Amino acid sequence: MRIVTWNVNSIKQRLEHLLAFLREERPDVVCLQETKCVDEAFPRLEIEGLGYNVATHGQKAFNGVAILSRWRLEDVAPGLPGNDADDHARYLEAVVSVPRGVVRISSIYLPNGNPIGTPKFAYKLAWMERLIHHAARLLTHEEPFVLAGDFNVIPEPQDAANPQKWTNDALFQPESRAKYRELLALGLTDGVRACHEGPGVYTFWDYQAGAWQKNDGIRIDHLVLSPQAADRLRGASVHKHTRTWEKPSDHVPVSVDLDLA
DNA sequence: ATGCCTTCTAGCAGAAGA
Repeated sequence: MRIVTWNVNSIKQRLEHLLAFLREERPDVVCLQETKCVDEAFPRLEIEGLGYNVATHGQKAFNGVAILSRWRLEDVAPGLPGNDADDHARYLEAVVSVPRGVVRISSIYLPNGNPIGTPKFAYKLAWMERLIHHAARLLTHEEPFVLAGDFNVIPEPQDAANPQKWTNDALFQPESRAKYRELLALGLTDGVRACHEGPGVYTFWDYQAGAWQKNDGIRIDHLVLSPQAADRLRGASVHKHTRTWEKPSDHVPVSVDLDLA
């Protein structure tokens, strides 16, 4: 089965792109971020028309996540546990039933955290700490799960075309990278990195300063796998061609293939 | 050194993104 994560930067602006991608790739599951849309206004009919079940967790104007699945969605749970006062729509989890079992899938929009030295950066680190705690709890189930989303973390220098440009950015702070390493150190696997060694694998190119034309990209969209999911990892892909489409998202879809369906 | 570009809401600029 193919599981995709894609920060679409507004579902309303990107609906035609999403529908085209679903038609051409027929992925099993798609995790969306930055839908920027309340649940009532989410274009679910158009997506359901292509054979997908739809679960959303949105809010007005900002953030917003969703899970689309050709398989049945169960135990849909919005919100990352650990802080009832956090009203940002950044986390949606569901269990996907496939012919040979189940896989728990989370759509994650991790806080950007800029500028550093402000409450926004503290919020990012606290959110990552909550994610680590939640992942540790999920691991006790000893089942396949995938944390898929825009992590807003550049894990290593090789994950940026020009790492020196990001030294004062929240995405590349030592604290942000350490939290990401702490998450993986629970026993989880960075799916794309497990399949593609070396530099040059990017998932985001800024709209500004011709970043796409110069291939000035960063790798910040990740699919993080539990051991039981990693055992079934067969490949990973970055779907760069969508960045050439008219009025694209600044992120491209990223996917892993699991031998589960 | 600064803005670059795109989205949103509000209301004809400013915040947020990364």
